[in-house]
Amino acid sequence: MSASYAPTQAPARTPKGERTAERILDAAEELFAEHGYAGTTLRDVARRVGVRIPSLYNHFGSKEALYGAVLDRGIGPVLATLGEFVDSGSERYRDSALVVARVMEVLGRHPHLPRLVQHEILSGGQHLTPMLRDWIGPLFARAREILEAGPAARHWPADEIPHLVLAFYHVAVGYFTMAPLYGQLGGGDLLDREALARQTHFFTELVRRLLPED
Amino acid sequence: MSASYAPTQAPARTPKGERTAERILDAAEELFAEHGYAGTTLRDVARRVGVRIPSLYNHFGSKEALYGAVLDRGIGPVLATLGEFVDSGSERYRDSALVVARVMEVLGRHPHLPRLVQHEILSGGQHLTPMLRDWIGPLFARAREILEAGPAARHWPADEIPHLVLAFYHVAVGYFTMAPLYGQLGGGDLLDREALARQTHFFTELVRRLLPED
Amino acid sequence: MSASYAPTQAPARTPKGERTAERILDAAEELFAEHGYAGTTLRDVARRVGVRIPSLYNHFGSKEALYGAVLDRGIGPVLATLGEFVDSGSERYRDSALVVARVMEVLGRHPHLPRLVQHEILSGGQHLTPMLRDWIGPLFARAREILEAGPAARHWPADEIPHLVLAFYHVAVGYFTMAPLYGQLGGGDLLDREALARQTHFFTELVRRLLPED
Amino acid sequence: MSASYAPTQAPARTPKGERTAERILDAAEELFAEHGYAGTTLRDVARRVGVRIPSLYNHFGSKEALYGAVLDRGIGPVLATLGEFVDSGSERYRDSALVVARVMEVLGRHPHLPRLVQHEILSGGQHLTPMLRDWIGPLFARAREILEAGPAARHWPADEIPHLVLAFYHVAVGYFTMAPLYGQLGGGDLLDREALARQTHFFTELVRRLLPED
DNA sequence: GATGAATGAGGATTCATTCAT
DNA sequence: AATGAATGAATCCTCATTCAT
Repeated sequence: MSASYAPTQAPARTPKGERTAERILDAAEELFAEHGYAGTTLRDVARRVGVRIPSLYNHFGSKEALYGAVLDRGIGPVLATLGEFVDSGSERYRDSALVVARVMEVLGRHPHLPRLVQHEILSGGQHLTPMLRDWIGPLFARAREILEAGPAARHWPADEIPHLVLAFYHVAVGYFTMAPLYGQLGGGDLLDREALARQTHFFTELVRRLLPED
Repeated sequence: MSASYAPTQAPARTPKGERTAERILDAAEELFAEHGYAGTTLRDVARRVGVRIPSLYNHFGSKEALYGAVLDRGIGPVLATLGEFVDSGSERYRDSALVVARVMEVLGRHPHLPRLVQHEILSGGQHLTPMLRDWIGPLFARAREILEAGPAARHWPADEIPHLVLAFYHVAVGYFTMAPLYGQLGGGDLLDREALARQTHFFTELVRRLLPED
Repeated sequence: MSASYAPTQAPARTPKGERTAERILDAAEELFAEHGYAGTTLRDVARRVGVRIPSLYNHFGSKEALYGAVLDRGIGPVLATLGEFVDSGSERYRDSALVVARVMEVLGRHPHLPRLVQHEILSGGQHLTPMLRDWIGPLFARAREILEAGPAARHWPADEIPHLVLAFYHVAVGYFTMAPLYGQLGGGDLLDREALARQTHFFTELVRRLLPED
Repeated sequence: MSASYAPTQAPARTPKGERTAERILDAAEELFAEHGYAGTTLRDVARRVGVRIPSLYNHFGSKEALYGAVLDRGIGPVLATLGEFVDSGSERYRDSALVVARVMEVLGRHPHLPRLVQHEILSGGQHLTPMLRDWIGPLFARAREILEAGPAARHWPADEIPHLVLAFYHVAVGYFTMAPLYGQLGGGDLLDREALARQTHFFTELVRRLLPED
């Protein structure tokens, strides 16, 4: 079967250069997530990759381009996944528990993305990649529509639905942004398996109480 | 009558120098809130104050000291106010609606503070002024105790109470951090009077549903 | 007489900073004249001034601004002087010998200016300061008018007058641009007193033969 | 018939590699002429050739070597042609009109060469290829001798003959260096057929008036 | 012969800070 | 208290060059 060839061919498909670009993105993602755009230095990125600064320019045209690539690579898939739920709406994902579980799973697998996005949001999204701008608006709009058409309408005044959307967003994302400080203040690691499971359960319960299914 | 004192006292209370320091703090607060520590330049601060850079050093010993002063001045009082609720606990502020209203009022009056703190939190609080470190930990701890001792205990598993505290925190603070981007994406101004009132109402309702008083 | 005060007041009028700016302009003028814009480094300028690179930025906003200032300061007066002749035309400066002598005197006092301008001309004048663009065009135009109205018209076809203007220009300016190489090839110093006097005489004679006064 | 050889020989004479080297020289010639040595980057050259930078090194050992090759290829033939006149002196090229026409023809066919050389001259000829140094000195010397031995001696003082040589040089070369700026200032294209013919005529006349044949 | 990747050296520029005035 | 000038350190970025492929 062809599947057995895959492992052998893989190295051929990822030449040295591509792998370096990937490693740069990895390093940059972590650093941008931790220190934001202004607080991250190409020197830091290069050091973490184990490469000299000018080499970065063989893969990305500028710091800004690197930042954009990080956002695109990291956030694109996440937004896509989230978009799936939102778009398939009342059909496959009618069960809010499923949605919450899926969201937590996706974010838990990419724990710096929320911080990355929060940095952007804090500064008004001046660097927000176009792709992100094109996604985040519609995503919020669609989430709102679904809530307006669903059970939320029976529990919340129409003009507070956007606030509900924002609240869900912040509960979901805030948990991850808080993780480093929380650990540093002695609160334990919010990103370990148990904590994540607890948060998933908690979040599910929270949604259930805010949007009871009668 | 006091009116007659005002003109005379005003200059005495706020001599030119003090007023400059204040203006520097104002400018710095906005800029740090928008761009974070690394993204804010003394040049930016000076320009906004209408003064040359070296003048800043007549009032604050360094960029870091200025940052600390901004955090202290801005966040100290807010934390104090919040601390009041938390500490007086089940007595004066038993009514959660009151707490929410008060929190929203305090944050609404200082809308960049949440962003200021979020920048810190995102980067693991490396600059967090000691005063802030000494406050934020206990604050969370106390909030947790209160919830554990209060009605929350009947509605949530004990080990999820911290998650509940975090959720409240993020709903409260996230609303303000989102304001600039939300407006920029065409969602309207989250900081105008109506929006704030709506959020207050929404937040109150949210708390009520998560912590029903039976 | 007030003239006696001048020496005393001069230091008061030229505070330290202004003098530094002047020294920067001097150094930059020489270097830009020798190596052109691209071939001149701020490091070179700073070294020649005896100052560190960032200090240059206390006086000029950028390399380009410095270059512009050099052109303005150096060439403005020269063009103004030349413009005087040209404009007063057939009146004061009817005598071409006078014009030649004056031009040679002005250029001889600022021997790098011709090279500075030639660098610009070679690259199509991409950096030509606006002031220069506004001068050089009209200057050529006016020179052409004068020649067309004067004796040249009797000696040259109308459509070759522009070529005559260019020829005069190149004879005048080329002499100075050639000086460094000429000396280096063992031809003697074109800028010493005798050589300049010889060139003045030669140039005068050249003009006389090309524009005989009958 | 010779036609039958052509198709076969053409590829042999200009194999792909040689043609690339030629194209590199073409691109470099233009760029060095416009921006000088320091102002020209290998990146620019490569882009104009449609090749990546390292490929340039398959044909020329360094930027400096490329520059030398450009000078050699471009200026060598021109100097050779001029040298012919100069050397054959009073015999074949006694007629100054012929000399002027030939010079204008040669320079008109290689209009960036004058600019290339002027860049060198402006910076004191630091890069002047040895071949160029070996040519330009003797060329000037020989031209001077010829003039000293010819009719010029009757019209000019002996010690001004070098000035006359320089003047001829600058009239000839300056016309071409001025072309881009002249066009840009709205003066028309100095390099089109009519303008060149006019300049040739003008130059001839200029020489005739400075060196009348009695 | 062509090129992707890597890099030492150096380019202009900014930043926080100091000091004399 | 305010500022012009100066500067060490660090910023992003470019350049010419090399080397393995």
